[in-house]
Amino acid sequence: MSGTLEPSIERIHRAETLEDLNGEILALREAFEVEHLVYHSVNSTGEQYAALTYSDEWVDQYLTEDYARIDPVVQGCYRRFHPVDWKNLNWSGKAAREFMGRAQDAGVGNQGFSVPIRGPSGQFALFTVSHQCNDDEWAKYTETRTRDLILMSHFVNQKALEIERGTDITSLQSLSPREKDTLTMLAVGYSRAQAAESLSISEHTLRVYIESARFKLGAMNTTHALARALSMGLLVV
Amino acid sequence: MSGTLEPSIERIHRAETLEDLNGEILALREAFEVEHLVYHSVNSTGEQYAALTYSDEWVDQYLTEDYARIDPVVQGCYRRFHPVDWKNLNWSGKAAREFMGRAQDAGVGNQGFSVPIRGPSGQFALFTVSHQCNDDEWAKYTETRTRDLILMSHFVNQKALEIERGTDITSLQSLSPREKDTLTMLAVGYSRAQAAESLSISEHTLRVYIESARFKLGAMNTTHALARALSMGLLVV
DNA sequence: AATCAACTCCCCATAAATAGCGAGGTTGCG
DNA sequence: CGCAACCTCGCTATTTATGGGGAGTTGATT
Repeated sequence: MSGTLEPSIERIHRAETLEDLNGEILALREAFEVEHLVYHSVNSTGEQYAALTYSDEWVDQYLTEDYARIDPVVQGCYRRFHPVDWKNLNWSGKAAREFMGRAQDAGVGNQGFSVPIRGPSGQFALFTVSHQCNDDEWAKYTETRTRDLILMSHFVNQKALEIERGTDITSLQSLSPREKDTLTMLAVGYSRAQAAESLSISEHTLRVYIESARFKLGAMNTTHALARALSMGLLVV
Repeated sequence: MSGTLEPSIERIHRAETLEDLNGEILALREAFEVEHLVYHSVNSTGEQYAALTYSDEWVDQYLTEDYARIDPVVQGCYRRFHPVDWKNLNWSGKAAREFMGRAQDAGVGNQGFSVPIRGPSGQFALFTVSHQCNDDEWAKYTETRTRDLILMSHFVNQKALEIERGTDITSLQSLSPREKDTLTMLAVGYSRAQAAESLSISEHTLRVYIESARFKLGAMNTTHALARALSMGLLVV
């Protein structure tokens, strides 16, 4: 089955600019035999990139109304690892149902399947296919295509990241071990005094770490620094 | 090619406990025809789970010496999205080369290939195969097996997450819209006064939200609350 | 109709974090 | 050997956050 994807994967691999990639992603609609296809990425600094086949009106409406806040696809995928059929999301709640109604009016298919993907430094993306058909057809489709969709989402995201930063490797300044220790202590709720005691250093020294971390992260205060470190995934490992 | 993986994927899918999963992961060594295989996961609260075929001595040494801090595989994969051949990592630096020497002594293969995987709430895992062979053989191996490894890493991680939290869906108490707004403002670095102005409410009201969020999250202070909200994935997009 | 959860506003006293000075020792890399 | 980055410690003044009270309005759900 994945044999039919080979040409698409190859072409995506050869893309050099976001425009190239955009075109290749839109072309995937035929490879996957669906009406709509969306790739949407957000990184920890809030930068977004999207390639999608929905109408401009729907995209505008989505953005201006800030639908991401109520869209069960976004909300659900953000907490999931495995791809999900839209039917299995939580559509209870008035806002969600109304949103779905508007999406239908805008031509979004009644069926959908979304693959969450996560990259370094808190990057998060969704790779979605949507279609108009009955439940049985869609169940059959997702069953046979899930692995292809997982792999494709991987390669698309890989290429998007590569283009975005020019290379595969992030050259981010990282935090020193002690800075990480310090932020980790604060992340578990310790006050400065407790954290310092826990690390067996003076509170003043701890403060120096907080400040250097804050400086490195471009943060305005401790809370901000911790938020940035966490969303950039700097405190693990 | 992925046909040969079908039975393994099925068995992993049926695993119900970490012990089951552990056994299935170790059995993957045959499916992938490698000497060593490692799955290692860390979540944002620091909990770890690992299934690996290395010797106990090497694992002990790795942990007690805190080798994760210098291991180029860990450090490199942490910043990458795409799987990586160990040869393409940064082995300059005395500590890294010494580490590799000890790994060789401990029976770790001279070749290795690692797939980084990320899940919700800052979870990070590595799926690694390692082997003893020459560069040409290994190059051929990785070329034909990369996609299988990506897919397998996905399914293993999916199952590990599912077992860890009992289900696929996080049933967490959520924050109210205003509580989310408030924490989001603080996450971007605003002080209370700034956040309140930005949300067009009084600073006192904002404080009420911070406190109710803190209560809901079981946090000891604002920084802690934000850390918990972020690592629980509550401040979505 | 009642109830509950969320949203909004206010005061006061205390605890904690931030900003601004400065200073010395260690480690690793070129 | 020198530079850079890291780790460690101290003092003072000011700003900001926290803890503990209380109170009225919506809106949705039961």
